[in-house]
Amino acid sequence: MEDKLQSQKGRLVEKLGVHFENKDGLAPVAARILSYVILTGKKGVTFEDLVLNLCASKSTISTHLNHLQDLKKIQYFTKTGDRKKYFIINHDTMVQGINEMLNEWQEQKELHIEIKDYKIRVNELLEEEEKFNLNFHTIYTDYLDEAIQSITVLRDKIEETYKEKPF
Amino acid sequence: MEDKLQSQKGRLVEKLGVHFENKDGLAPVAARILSYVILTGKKGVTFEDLVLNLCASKSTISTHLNHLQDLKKIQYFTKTGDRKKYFIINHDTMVQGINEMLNEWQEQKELHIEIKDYKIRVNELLEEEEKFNLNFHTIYTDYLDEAIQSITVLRDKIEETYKEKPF
DNA sequence: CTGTTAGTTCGGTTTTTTCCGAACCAATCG
DNA sequence: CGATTGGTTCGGAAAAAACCGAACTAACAG
Repeated sequence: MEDKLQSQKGRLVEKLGVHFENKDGLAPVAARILSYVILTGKKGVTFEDLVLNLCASKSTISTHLNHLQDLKKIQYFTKTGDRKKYFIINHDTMVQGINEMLNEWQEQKELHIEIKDYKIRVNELLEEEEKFNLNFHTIYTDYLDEAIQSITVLRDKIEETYKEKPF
Repeated sequence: MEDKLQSQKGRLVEKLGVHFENKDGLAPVAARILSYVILTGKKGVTFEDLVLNLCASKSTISTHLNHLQDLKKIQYFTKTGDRKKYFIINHDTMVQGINEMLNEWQEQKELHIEIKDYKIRVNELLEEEEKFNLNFHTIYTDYLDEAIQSITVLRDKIEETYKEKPF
């Protein structure tokens, strides 16, 4: 029974790992550390746990653990009379993810504005036939505005509803 | 005047290029090809234009052009009595981008469900104190549902409003 | 002081990604 | 036919990313 859960955990670590590699551009081992931490929960994960379970060297684990902390994806707590660090996910990792997306959209919007500006200048030198269709950028930035708007509302809601620890 | 625009185009190609590298995981030159095609518009871009302007080898341009076509990011048209291909962006590149995002969210939702399922099983073996907080997954999948919902509406709207060519 | 635990640092190797060059193909032109 | 244009293919070089091992530090334990 316990081994069955253990192997399910292993499979999930890999699956979630692949997901984080793509979504957050993390190195393979970094993505697996994050997954492992998420799937372990409250009791926390130690350095040694990771070295053993992920079959990676101490240096690799060390580097990626620090990197994940820099990114505020994970945190640790300690126990009195115990030198180990117990790693857990940062409470607001999910809200953080939503915010990253919102920033991306904002950036996209600014890019569209910059491109539109360029196209306006070029259009002055072109014949009617070859002119850029600027209408498109207007529609798309409007779309982005609405998207940002509605996701912001959802983010605030999720932030409101959920201020405890998401293990 | 024309050189000023030319250099603005160059800068924008780089800036947009970096954006596509990150957003779509494209190789540097592939991202710049896409940017260049977008910023050139209706009149289209030839193989030679790219080799010259992006300062890359024929083989590199060839490979990436084909890759971008496989991804349906770009298309080409031809002129009678002219062997060259004139590359332009695929009309629905933007809607395609929105759809990719929607798929990602759907995938995330399924991952959450799978993780929740795992946590339920583990919880049975844990003491109250150490149990996973499942509530979180429920809230987050609800969030994803709403996000998917509202972006789908916006996508349909943009698809409706805009069925012409977005150059 | 010696041994152990917990983790860091850094030089170097392996793997992967990206790009290039040279040779090549296929169509067209003179 | 040979030359030119437009593009593909493939072996390998160059660069970047990921990982490892060995030596090291810092804290504490006996």
